[in-house]
Amino acid sequence: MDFNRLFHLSTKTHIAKRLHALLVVSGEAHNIFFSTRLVNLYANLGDIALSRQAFDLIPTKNIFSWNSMISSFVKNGCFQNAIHCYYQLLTTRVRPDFFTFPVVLKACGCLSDGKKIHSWVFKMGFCLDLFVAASLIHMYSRFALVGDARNVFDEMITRDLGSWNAMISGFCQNGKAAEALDVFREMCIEGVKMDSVTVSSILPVCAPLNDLVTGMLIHVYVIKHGLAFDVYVSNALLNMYAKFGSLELARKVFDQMLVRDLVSWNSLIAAYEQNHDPITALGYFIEMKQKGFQPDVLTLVSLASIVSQSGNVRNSRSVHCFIMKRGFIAEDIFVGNAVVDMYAKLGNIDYARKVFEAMDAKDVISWNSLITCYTQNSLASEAMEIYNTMRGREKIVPDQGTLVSILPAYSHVGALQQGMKIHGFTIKVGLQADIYVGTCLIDVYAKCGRLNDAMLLFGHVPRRSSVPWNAIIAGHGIHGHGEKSLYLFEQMQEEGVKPDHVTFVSVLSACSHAGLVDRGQQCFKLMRDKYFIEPGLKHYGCMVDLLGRAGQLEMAYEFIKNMHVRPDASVWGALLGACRIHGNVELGTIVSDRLFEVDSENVGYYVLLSNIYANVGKWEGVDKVRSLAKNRGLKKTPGWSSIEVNNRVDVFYTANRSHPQSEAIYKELKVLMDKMKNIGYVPDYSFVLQDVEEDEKEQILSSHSERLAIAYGIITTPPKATIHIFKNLRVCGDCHNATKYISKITEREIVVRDSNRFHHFKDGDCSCGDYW
DNA sequence: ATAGGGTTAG
Repeated sequence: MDFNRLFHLSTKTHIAKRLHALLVVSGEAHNIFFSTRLVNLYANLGDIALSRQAFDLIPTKNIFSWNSMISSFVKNGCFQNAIHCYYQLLTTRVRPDFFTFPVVLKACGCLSDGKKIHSWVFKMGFCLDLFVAASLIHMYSRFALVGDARNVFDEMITRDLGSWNAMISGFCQNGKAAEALDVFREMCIEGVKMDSVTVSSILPVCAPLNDLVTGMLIHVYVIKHGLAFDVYVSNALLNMYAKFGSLELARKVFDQMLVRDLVSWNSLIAAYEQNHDPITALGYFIEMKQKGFQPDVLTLVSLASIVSQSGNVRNSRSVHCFIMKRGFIAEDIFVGNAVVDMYAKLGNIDYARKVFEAMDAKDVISWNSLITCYTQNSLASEAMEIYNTMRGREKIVPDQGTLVSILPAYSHVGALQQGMKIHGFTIKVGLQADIYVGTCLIDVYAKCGRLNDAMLLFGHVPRRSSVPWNAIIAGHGIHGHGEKSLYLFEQMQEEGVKPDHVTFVSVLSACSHAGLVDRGQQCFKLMRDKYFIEPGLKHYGCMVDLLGRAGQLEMAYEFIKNMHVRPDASVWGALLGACRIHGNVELGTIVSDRLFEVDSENVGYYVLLSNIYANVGKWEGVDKVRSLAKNRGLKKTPGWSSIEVNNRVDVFYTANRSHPQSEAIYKELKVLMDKMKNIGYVPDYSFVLQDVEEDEKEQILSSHSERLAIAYGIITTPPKATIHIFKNLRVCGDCHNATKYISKITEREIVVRDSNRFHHFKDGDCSCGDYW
């Protein structure tokens, strides 16, 4: 009986079992050669239980048997068992050898017992063995101990290709691209030729180093030496081209592959997904499934992003189900985070929250994703709440992404003191020079009325990218310092920083707030002629606002008619606002018709129109708007105002009575109202759309959120202290007027930042005059 | 009969 031949033919578990039985029958089961081969055979077929059984039945085990058992465990991912088996071996009289250590070290690399083994290996003097040394280098690298890895590498007397590869990949996988290339060059100098393993380790660092040339030279080498047939090599090439955005080349590499695996498909799908082509990516996903490949976690991460990019809410649900069915959300943090992010981008906050809650393990990115979900959907209080909960978790340390996600929430509600705390934190953890964190802080300071501090910070942030410039230009803009914005814009160009579309939004709105009509028009022209940026809706909105505020209503109207994209509600809304300022009823009526075509649900626009009619005494117009508003199911964006007192941000919603100091607030408002009326305040009821009696209208006006916040400020801060208020919508015209009176009565400066700009109230007047 | 170094992510 030729058992060797039978071993060779056993390609399925049931055949292996027959062979096993045959060995028992023919009395060969105790033969140490055959029984050890059985251990390996079962392991290679993926049946670790049978492999172990076969091992246990070996009466006197030699080092071959032990090595086979340990490596069987490792091959099947049972690292703990492998190490346990190794310790068992140490209790016997059999001694481990050169073959034992590489496998054990591999198991250690996947667990956490590295140091211990290291000292042991050195004691035994086995380190001189090439295979052991390579395993050690690899293991240290896995624990991010590249220094130790390098020491082992340097102490080696002879090196083979495997040693070089282990060191290079060790550096690559720890993000030490430059060091990796150094070792690589050293290897070339010593005349060692790279193989497919070298190539697939080194290719992934080309993109982070922004070195496409090296990547392409390696590609040439690959073709010349026939390495392209290796899946690892081709996959690495595909990924490299994808990271450089060269989709055609990535696609070409994929097309020329003879064998493709799951990684190839995942890489191709991710390539298109990350270069913002979700449609093509989805096509490849479908093709991949048709070819019989089962998607894994990485496929699903891309898929989630594909769905959110294409904005398809229905698909998002089926992706969610698909992932849930396989239990991936609980198991895999990456997938869970990707799904949270998907729902966040689709604006489905409840689902994002639910998925977040359902995750077994959460890391910083999970928290960041949820915080971003809230900030991007303008829910600052919720974002702050989540951030505070996160800070309560010991194991989670905020990173750059956390700060970038929470700071906009602070800007949004004017939480200056909270923002300053983060500023301190950035200095502590060495993030003060980060462009993105720095820019968010500039925005916080600017939006909290601290322009000087914003400028100071701007001086310390690297400014070779447009990002911090955009923030500081916009910061001056909302304070009405248009000239300063334009000056910074000039300076930016002089320093050779290229403005982007965000820059122009900042510049144009700065011009419109400061009434710089000519300069604004020049900038608009510059944007297209010099920088070849096609204006978007926001740029058009700024221009309409700019012309409209300046009284050029017809010109603004013409401007809209000549737009290259369909005007949205904000563009028409800007013109309607201008009609109100300049009391143009005829154009206002026309504009409102067009406006309600694109957005008939926003109650603010009805208020604006009713206002236009009321100002010229056209009461039938007011009635018409009122019934129009009543007949349509209006979506009312809840108005809120916030104020920060003693490190705490309080948010007031209109007519809210749930605040602990509610009673005192309403009492204060009553007192104020009487005093205001005595010195000439008359409520303007055209800001109330509800069809109710006059005294009730007065009640509605004086429970607007901005007044609640101001009253709260008055009763909680020392006399004559400046009050800072933040409102999410535009300040109501009647409240604007009332605040002037309040500033006079209380002898306080009141600073109100609304969705549009800053209003400084002082001594019965406002910095913006009667604009609101 | 047994051994090292490789490609994809939020």
